[in-house]
Amino acid sequence: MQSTVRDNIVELISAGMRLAQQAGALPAFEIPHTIPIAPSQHAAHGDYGSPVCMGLARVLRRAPMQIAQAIAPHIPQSEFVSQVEVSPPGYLNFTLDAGWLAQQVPVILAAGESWGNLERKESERVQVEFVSANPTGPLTVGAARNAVLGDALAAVLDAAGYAVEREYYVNDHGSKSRKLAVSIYLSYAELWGSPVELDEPIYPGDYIAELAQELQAEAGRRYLEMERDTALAEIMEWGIQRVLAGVAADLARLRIHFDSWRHERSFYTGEPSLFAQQLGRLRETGHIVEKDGALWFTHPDLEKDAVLVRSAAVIADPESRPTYLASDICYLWDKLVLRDFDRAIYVWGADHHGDAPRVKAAAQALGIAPERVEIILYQLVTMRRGEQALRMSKSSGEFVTLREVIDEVGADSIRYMLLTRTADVTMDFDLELAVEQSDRNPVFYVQYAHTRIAGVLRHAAEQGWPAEVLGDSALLTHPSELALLRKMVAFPEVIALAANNLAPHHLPNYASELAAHFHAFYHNCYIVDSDPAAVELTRARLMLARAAKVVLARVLYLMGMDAPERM
RNA sequence: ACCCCCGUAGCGCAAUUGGAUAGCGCAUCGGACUUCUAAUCCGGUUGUUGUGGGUUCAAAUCCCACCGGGGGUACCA
Repeated sequence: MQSTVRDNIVELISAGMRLAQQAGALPAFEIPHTIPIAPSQHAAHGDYGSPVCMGLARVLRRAPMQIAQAIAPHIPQSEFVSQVEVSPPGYLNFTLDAGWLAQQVPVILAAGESWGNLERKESERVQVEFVSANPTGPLTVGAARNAVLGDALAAVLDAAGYAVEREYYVNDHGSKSRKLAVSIYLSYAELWGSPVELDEPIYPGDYIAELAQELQAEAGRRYLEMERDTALAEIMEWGIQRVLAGVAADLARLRIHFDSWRHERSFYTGEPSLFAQQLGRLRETGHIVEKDGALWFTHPDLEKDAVLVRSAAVIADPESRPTYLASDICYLWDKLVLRDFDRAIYVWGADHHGDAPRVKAAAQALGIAPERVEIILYQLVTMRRGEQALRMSKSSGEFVTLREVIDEVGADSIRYMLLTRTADVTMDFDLELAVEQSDRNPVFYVQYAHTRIAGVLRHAAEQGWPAEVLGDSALLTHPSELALLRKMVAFPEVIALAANNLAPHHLPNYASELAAHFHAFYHNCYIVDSDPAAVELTRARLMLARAAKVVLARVLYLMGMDAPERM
């Protein structure tokens, strides 16, 4: 449980401002509630710098430089900051104390798997809902970015102290489920040599035939002998279960596991159903209009009304009349009122961006604060194998499954590659490049750092060093050691950064920097030295290596990647 | 037509969310293996942040207009 260095420095600054005022060095002013601070980009500026005095210049009617000079002497002494400097045009620069940095080695080792975790937030229950692909077939590669983003987001929020639940929303209500059932049924009937004519749309993929074969093996001729609607209802149930089992298995290969699976269908069962209740609520608050035989959701924030229940003239089957929005509204209530999550995070592809305002408006209409609904929109990925683009649409019947791609390039590469860019940029994922085991593949660079430490520790063990070697970390004074330490100590901040901005791409960026600092340390500082005079230094460096391994393993874990002992 | 995302070094991307001299990888050029894995390291080269205005002490970041690329605008699911 760490507070971040950054936060601690912010505390120092506000204490400095308070004390400077008390001492009369500055006129009275209100201390800003947020104090800007960022890691310095140049060594000459120390480790952290704050431009807060620039913003104060106007209110205090003084030059930023003067304000900084008035505050700096009043900034309290602390064990982790060795130097506070003022630099033009008015920055406050902080240098971390080298001794304190070295002392963080045993701290990190003691924290182990909890290193980087932030203080538990009281009553901040967060749900991350992701993937949520229609249960009408295997996951396609199209689901990959969603899966990876959502899972890393959940992991990072968990580390940031939130109580996180991962949820998969199962769209099992309406015509697509029927379509799945019909598809399986027809294929199944054909297997028995008694083809059925049914004028309904079906899914064309090969997986339908496979499901039909399974059904044949499990149920024999049973479904041919019963009434068609009953058969279809049962097959639907069976098919969805079967597809979801496959989805879960595929996701498990990506090391993704859901805490709960919420079925859309449950919103329409019970008396009164959740849907009926929400409809009533919206009607009372004047958000429902009836037009052309359909029910529409209306809200001042929306450019136009959105259909909630389609008219009988357009959709014959009553079960298929409610739209996605109708279910989304039930789901909002389910998440944020019935289950009382503080925040609901949705992970959506950019192709659904148009739905965001409707869901937000619906939340408002239901009396749910819209800030509690957070929608991560990520841009789409085009997958290709060299020159060839991969299909990812289920309705075409020809598509590349997520499973194939996982088998081809491995879960680690997929996760790292898809995580490394901000959700805002479109991506081009080349499988040929992802499997390439070369310098062009950053995945190995990071994992190799971990492996390399494991190798050093094995070597040390062979030389007779105990596995849990302890020593005096104060001996760590080499620039490469300190640079590595700075990176390691920054880890809690990276978690805060990624969690606060719902931006997991900071993880791989950090991982790669951390690995780079380890590799440099490895080259510049020989770790296991057989010289008797270097015994103490060897102990200290082995400690540092172990601690670096802890941090690497942590960041790899948050990304859902393996931290290999050997490669 | 409207809405959303993107445009940063030859290429792919960062930039703690409005802060200092815009960073990293690949590519490229030159170095480093008798010692813990060279899947590594060290050094060099690389920029009018798409264009034009504006706001600000301070803009890649915010606002306006335009240009280019992607996505979206059904009583489809």
